Amino acid sequence: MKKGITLKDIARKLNMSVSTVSKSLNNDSTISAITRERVKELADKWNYIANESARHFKLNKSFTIGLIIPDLQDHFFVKAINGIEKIAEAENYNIILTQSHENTCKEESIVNMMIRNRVDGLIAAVTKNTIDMTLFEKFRTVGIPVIHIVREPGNDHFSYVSVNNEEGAFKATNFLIRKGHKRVAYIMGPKTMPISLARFEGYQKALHKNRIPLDEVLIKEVDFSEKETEKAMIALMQLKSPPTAIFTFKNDITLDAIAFLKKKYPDRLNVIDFTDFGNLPLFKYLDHKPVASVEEDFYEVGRQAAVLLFEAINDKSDSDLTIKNIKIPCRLIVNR
Amino acid sequence: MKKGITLKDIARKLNMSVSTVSKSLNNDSTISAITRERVKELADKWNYIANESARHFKLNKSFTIGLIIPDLQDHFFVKAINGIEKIAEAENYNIILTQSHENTCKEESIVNMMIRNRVDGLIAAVTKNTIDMTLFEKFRTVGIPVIHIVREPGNDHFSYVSVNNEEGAFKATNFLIRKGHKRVAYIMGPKTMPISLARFEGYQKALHKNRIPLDEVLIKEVDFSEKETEKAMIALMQLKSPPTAIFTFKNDITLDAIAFLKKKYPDRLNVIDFTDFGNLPLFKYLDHKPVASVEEDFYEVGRQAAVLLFEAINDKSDSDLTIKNIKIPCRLIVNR
DNA sequence: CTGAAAGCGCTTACAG
DNA sequence: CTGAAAGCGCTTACAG
Repeated sequence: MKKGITLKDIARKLNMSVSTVSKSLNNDSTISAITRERVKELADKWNYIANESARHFKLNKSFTIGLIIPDLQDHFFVKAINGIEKIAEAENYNIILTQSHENTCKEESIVNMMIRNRVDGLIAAVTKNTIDMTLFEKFRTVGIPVIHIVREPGNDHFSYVSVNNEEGAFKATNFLIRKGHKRVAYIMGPKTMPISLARFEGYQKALHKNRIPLDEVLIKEVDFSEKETEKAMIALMQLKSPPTAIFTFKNDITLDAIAFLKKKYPDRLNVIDFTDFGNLPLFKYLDHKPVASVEEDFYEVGRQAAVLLFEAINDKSDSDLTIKNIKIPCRLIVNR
Repeated sequence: MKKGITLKDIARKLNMSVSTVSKSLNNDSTISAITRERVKELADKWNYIANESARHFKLNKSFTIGLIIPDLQDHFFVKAINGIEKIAEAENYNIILTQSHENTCKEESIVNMMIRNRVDGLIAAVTKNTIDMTLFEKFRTVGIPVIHIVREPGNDHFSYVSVNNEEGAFKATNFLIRKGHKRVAYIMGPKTMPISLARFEGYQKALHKNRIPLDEVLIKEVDFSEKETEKAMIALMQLKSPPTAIFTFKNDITLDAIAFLKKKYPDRLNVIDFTDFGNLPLFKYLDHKPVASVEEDFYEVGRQAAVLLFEAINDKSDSDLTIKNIKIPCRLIVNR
């Protein structure tokens, strides 16, 4: 890279000290207006571009926050990113955005890279398989604040922002019951996912509130593959008293379940009502879809996580920060 | 941020010079094995984490490339990102990923930020409205290489990697003609988009090769909004000789066009064949879809752009780099 | 094989 | 109001 203009070059040309030039460009009040003008004029003329990396180094701040996302293809992560971006921009911070691709090794190398590069803070959604949190504890050791989003960290040493899964599941289940359904199944995600359990909680509360006993045979666990969902659907439909409504963990499952009905039980297609989490953009083009979906406000998740992070970054005191756990409310969107 | 361990701390403790410590950790061959071991041992014990930003500053390289994307919600950009990531990772480079949100002001501030932060290279897909390229010329002035992807830059001062739009359009149109269609419409994107014209080129070539005269009334221009597409469809369907097949600029248009037929011309729904660009993940759940779609390999676009970029970054010679223009071939995917 | 020294481009407390 | 000086944490050409 060609060498750029430096403060020194400007100072030499103007017969001033580097300090004066630096102060002029930073609008330091101790500099006379005339000097400031002369400096700025030449800087302009010479297209001086400050070397931020030198400045960061000197100030021992990178003005950069790290962001680890499992996969950018999941559009809800992108919404969270946008929320984070909004705040970071206002704080004049850069974001170094990375994907772990659900790979814990990659996650580890990213975390180390972030520390080596001395990011001022980190926001992370861990991989599906992350259980060991020592990786992130490292950040605390060196004094870099960390906020987790969407995916729950394995312990309560970290602040965590996500949507209110339990509340959403309650609304989705309650909606089906209010519609008159008594046999409401739940096709859940892996029990290893804390979110999956939180939604199960909400499902149970809705049943309980409406005095419907929990029937274990109506609970199915899947891994999100089409095959597993089909297996769950076969089992449900072969019950002597099959469900008349199904609440699923997320859109993708609903779509596979509906595709299954279309193929094997076309007569039930317009009878069984679905609700779920998510709100896919292509929904309007589908002929068969859930009657209602829980919409998660991931933009707000990202925004609030960033707010928390900057509170920590800008906190001058040396005291450890209080761990916060924020749950953004969910809305139930009824599809016509 | 708490102060971390530095080379100096280690040097002091071991009664060595900072140079020796630095060289030991960098496996410099002039250092004796025993010294190297002692240094590494203490570094390990003390959890020494090198300060990359100091190193970057010293070496006058950021080991970071900038990436400007209009919008992460567009999944094809994410594929390009993954291709870029692959190469950057191999080169041990970080990526600073930003979104312009199709806003030229934001684009400008990002570009300036990138220069101030002295990225070693830049890959950019410009906004829909970017016509002024002086912004990017700036990079050349300071010697930072730039590669454009997906969205064509306004002039030929920049290397550019994208898919072969003309070829894709040719295949999509030719497929319809081979299927027996003689009246093939083209619903194109804005004529201001170079890509739109490239596809028009391919459409025309396919007609020409099959000795079908171009009929201007079958060409419609839309801005991707549902309303515009409806208007185009109304005009097409009211022709005395309406099209029997339609090639559209992209999936989104096809979906709106099909939705229109479903509503207004249900009898034509299964008669009119569509082809287009794109390959939406939800396609399998749709009842009505294009008969074939041009699949664009954006991963490869990103990968090759990154390869070009690193050629430029690692090029020691001072000579200006040759401008390259790479077009990745497209495949036509036939939907059953 | 090891170390002293210079320097990357800035900022800032301090002296004048 | 301006400037000399120190220093952020590293790397590297050079001397010994």
